[in-house]
Amino acid sequence: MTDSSDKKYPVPTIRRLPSYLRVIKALDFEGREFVSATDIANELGIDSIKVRKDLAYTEATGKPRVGYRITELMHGIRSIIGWDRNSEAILVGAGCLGSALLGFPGFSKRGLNFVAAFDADREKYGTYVHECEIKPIEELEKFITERLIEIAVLTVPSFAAQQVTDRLVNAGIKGIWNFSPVRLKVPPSVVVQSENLMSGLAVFMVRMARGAE
Amino acid sequence: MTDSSDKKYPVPTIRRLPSYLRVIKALDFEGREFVSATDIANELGIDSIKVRKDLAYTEATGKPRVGYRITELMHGIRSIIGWDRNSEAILVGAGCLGSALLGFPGFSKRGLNFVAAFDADREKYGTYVHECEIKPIEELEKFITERLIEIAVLTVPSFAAQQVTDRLVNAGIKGIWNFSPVRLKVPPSVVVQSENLMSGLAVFMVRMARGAE
DNA sequence: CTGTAATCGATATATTTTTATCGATATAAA
DNA sequence: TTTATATCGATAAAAATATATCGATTACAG
Ligand SMILES: NC(=O)c1ccc[n+]([C@@H]2O[C@H](COP(=O)([O-])OP(=O)(O)OC[C@H]3O[C@@H](n4cnc5c(N)ncnc54)[C@H](O)[C@@H]3O)[C@@H](O)[C@H]2O)c1
Ligand SMILES: NC(=O)c1ccc[n+]([C@@H]2O[C@H](COP(=O)([O-])OP(=O)(O)OC[C@H]3O[C@@H](n4cnc5c(N)ncnc54)[C@H](O)[C@@H]3O)[C@@H](O)[C@H]2O)c1
Repeated sequence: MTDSSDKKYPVPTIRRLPSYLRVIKALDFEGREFVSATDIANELGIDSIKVRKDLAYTEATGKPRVGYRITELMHGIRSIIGWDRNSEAILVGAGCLGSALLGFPGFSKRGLNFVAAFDADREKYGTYVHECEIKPIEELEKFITERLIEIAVLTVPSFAAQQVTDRLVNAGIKGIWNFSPVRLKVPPSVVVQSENLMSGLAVFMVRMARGAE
Repeated sequence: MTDSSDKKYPVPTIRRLPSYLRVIKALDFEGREFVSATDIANELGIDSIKVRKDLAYTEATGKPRVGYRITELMHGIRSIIGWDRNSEAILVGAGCLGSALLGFPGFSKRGLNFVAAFDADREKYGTYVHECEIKPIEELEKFITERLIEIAVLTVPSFAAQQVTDRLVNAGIKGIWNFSPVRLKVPPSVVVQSENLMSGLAVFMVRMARGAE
């Protein structure tokens, strides 16, 4: 129902927007008022035409010879990637990786706020990881339904991933950010975004092998 | 000088290979001897033609109606992405994320072995994170040159990333797996592979906004 | 005031990646 | 043995993405 919810943004563009935002935020901090696509491209080592095309998806409009007004551009980018809104999220699996994510301030800065974490390990119940309480997994459904949580971050071991997912979906979760290397089966209405670190490692190793010959 | 080092693999293909490997490893464990591109595609929910094209980059060759011999395919994939060889690596910045990576057994299983970690925090010197000793950052260069380390994983705060990178490059590091949201400046001979979690978050939020309208 | 250069925005081209088509082949059933 | 079918491997088409071109516009220098 909002102005821009039916637009379709290319995934590669979406993936680049956060780095543009980082660059122009730094310039804003320095007191700069305008930024050109060339400026951003140079800073990131990519093509300026690509940047300009990406920025065309925002509401921001640039002036020749000057560039885009930074405040306008920041707003435009944040609006597309949803970083101007706040969401409550829970994390399931407060182990090594889960704890790292809980402690990362970058998420709440971008509107993703962890309001609770859940784990199957009794010894963690009631403890806090970076100001987020670890609750028993038994309380998962109750918490989600009572607080109307829509987003879950999943950092449980692979063997537990699908089982936890089923419970999340059943309780009404609408989106799962999945860090386990498992293809989760969910109904079509539920969004699953999977991060697979091993893809990155694979690309890294191939590039190393090429570069080192 | 080896057989396959001058071949060029598409990055999207490389990124998919680890998930193929995971699927066929599971089948191998179940005692299966052959696997078809269709099997893998169904398991991952992607197109079988894409899988077959990807697999064509491996040395493995399939038989109509039967598929590929799993042992052959595993070897072929591992060979491309370098998971049949062992490398020693160091990690710099043993904080939240760094500690999670140090404790993740998936890396050594794929041939990436952390032999030491370095940090600027005195209190961590001499402690161990998952059997990996945290050493003073002052010893960085000495360790790299003496042990001929070529790979570094970078998990320091953003403000320290470039400075640490310069030291790594100076000491002879050939590849940096970078988890900080910073574009690292390195000589052309050094490979930098950057993981930007925020890209994933952005895509996730956009998809949520689309799906939830 | 005029010319120059940077940059936008739109359009066009090139490249990469995905998806489709099709003949060949191996297996299993008839 | 013959026939039906799943699958491979190669080639072709389509879609997505990246890069190039170009006129219009604006700031700035002369
Ligand atoms: N650690 C890393 O660097 C890393 C990197 C990439 C991917 N991953 C993936 O992230 C996931 C977690 O990795 P980790 O290293 O944090 O593992 P971990 O064992 O440290 O943490 C898993 C946590 O989940 C909890 N848990 C187990 N079963 C549960 C259940 N049914 N319900 C709720 N909680 C449960 C455990 O008690 C534990 O605290 C794994 O799937 C792993 O493959 C981890
Ligand atoms: N924690 C996450 O979930 C997460 C997610 C995405 C990206 N990142 C990025 O990963 C990096 C690390 O994040 P973190 O959460 O682990 O931070 P952290 O503060 O927990 O860890 C950073 C570590 O680096 C050490 N350090 C600082 N300066 C150093 C130097 N000059 N030399 C050596 N060591 C130094 C610190 O002592 C600390 O132990 C950051 O760039 C962050 O943006 C983290």
